[in-house]
Formats: sequence, structure tokens, C-alpha cells
Amino acid sequence: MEASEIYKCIADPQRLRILNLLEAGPLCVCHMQEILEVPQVKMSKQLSSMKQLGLLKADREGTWMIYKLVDPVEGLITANLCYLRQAACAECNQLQRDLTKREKLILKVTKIENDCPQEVCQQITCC
Amino acid sequence: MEASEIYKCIADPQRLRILNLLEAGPLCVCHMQEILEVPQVKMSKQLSSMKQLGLLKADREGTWMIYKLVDPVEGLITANLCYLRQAACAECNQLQRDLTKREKLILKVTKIENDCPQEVCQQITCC
DNA sequence: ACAGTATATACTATTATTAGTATATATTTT
DNA sequence: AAAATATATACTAATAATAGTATATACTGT
Repeated sequence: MEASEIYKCIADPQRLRILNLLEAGPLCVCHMQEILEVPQVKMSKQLSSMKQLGLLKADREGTWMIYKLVDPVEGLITANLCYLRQAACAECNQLQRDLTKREKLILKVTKIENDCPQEVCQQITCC
Repeated sequence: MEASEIYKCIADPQRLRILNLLEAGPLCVCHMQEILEVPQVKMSKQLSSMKQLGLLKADREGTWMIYKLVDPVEGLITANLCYLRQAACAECNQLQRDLTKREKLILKVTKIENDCPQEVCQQITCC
């Protein structure tokens, strides 16, 4: 895979947010959709293009589709996310907020609604 | 400056090559043009867009325009270049070749032709 | 002032990317 | 088998990015 393809992916704020979320752990489409507040089509199309690129993979769990980060370029994505999460720009702040939102959402669907994909709710570190 | 703008810049192989060259030291347009083997218009337009973005700055020296890297995002560009220069992809190999070509060109225009911008030929480390 | 060299810009044509609407598929539940 | 939920795709419209040709500017040396 060429480096420019990865950068092209990161270069879109929406896609960067997706990478940021998935770096923290697998998520299904509808939850990402809820966190990022985007229409379903857009989310689905972005995920499918990133999957085709080789940056993500997906497994079905019932009607849910669970997406995961692959990071085929040996740490390039991870290293950049690590940098961006503590950098100072509007986009970077958003990444941090998204992670917080992710935590809350997983807790809610797991503990309150009791309706969460296995692979997602397994991520809860403690109570 | 937003992160996505920098990534959009890096995402173009040609622009990445420019950043890679300038990270090694200032260069004038015609020399970059010679190393990258691209038409003058293309080089000029890319440089001007990168300058407008705030990634580069330029100083005139006679008829030459000397471009320099700014790296306003505190190490983000440098860190990625550092990574890419030793990574394994076609684009990454090109970066290394460009640096070699740069060395040779600077030596040639300095020592043989004796016709090199001050700021450029100052970079020669030793004989 | 003129010719030569280096660089930049305006304008146009071409191609790539994104967004939106509608519809389709896959799975589970009833 | 029908309804509900989650996700994906086809198609079209809109927008952005790139490339190319021609021309302009800026400086130097004669």
C-alpha cells in the first residue's frame, strides 16, 4: 500500500474521526453514526472505502456490522492519532470529545439498554 | 491550522516529495523542478499553494526564489517524513532517491558550475 | 532600454471526490 | 412469511482538485 492513500484517508476530518474511534476499539456502524452525527449513507460509504483500502476490516454480529482498525502500515496511523489527540486544533479537540462520547455510549448501550455487540461491550475496562 | 490541511498536502506524492526535499534544506524552484522532473507550472503552483497554506516560506535571491519548510505543526511533518524515509513503499523509496539526487545536484551547481543560491550551497556539509 | 533567466498567474479543460435520494440486501423477531 | 432493524449499493447532482497553454512579472547583465 502506498503512503499517500493513507494520508488521503486521514486528510478527511470525518474519516480521521472514524480512525480515532476505531483505534480505541471496534464499533458498529450505527454507534459511529450516533457519535459522529452523520447520515447512515455517508457513514456506510466512508467505512466501505476505508475497508477496501485495507485500513479497516468488518465482521458481522447479527444485524450489526462491527468495524475494526487494521493499521497495515505498521504504526503510521496509530502514531499520528497519538500525536493529534493531544495537539491543538479544532479537529484535534474533536477527536478527544469523540472518545469521551464513545465511552458514554458504550456504557449506555451495555449497562442500561443491554443491547450492544459482544465485541464492543467487551471493551469496558471496569465498572 | 487544521491537521487535515497538512495531511491533504502530504497525501499528494508530488507535494510529499517537495516537503521531503525542503526538510533537508532550502532549494530554489528550478532545482526542485530538475530533481522531480516536472513542468515549471506545476512546480510553481504546488509551491505557491503550500506557501499559502503556511507550510513553506520563500525568499528571493536574484532571479531565484528560495523555498524553505516551515513545519508549523510542531514536528508533525518532520516526524512523518522521518517515518516515511525508511518505510517500504514505492513512494517512500522515491523520497530516498530524491535526497540522493539533491546532494548531487547541489554539489554540481556549486563546485562545477559555480552558480548556486547562497542559501542552498551553504548546506554542503563537507568536501 | 533590451535580452535572458527564473518564477508566477489567468484561464480553460479534465478528472476526481463528495453528497443525496432512492432502493436493495441481510439478519432477526414475531 | 411479514415486519423491523442494520447496513450497503446504484445512480445522479454538485463541488473540488489537477493539468495545460499561454502570458505576465521580476530581476540581472549587456
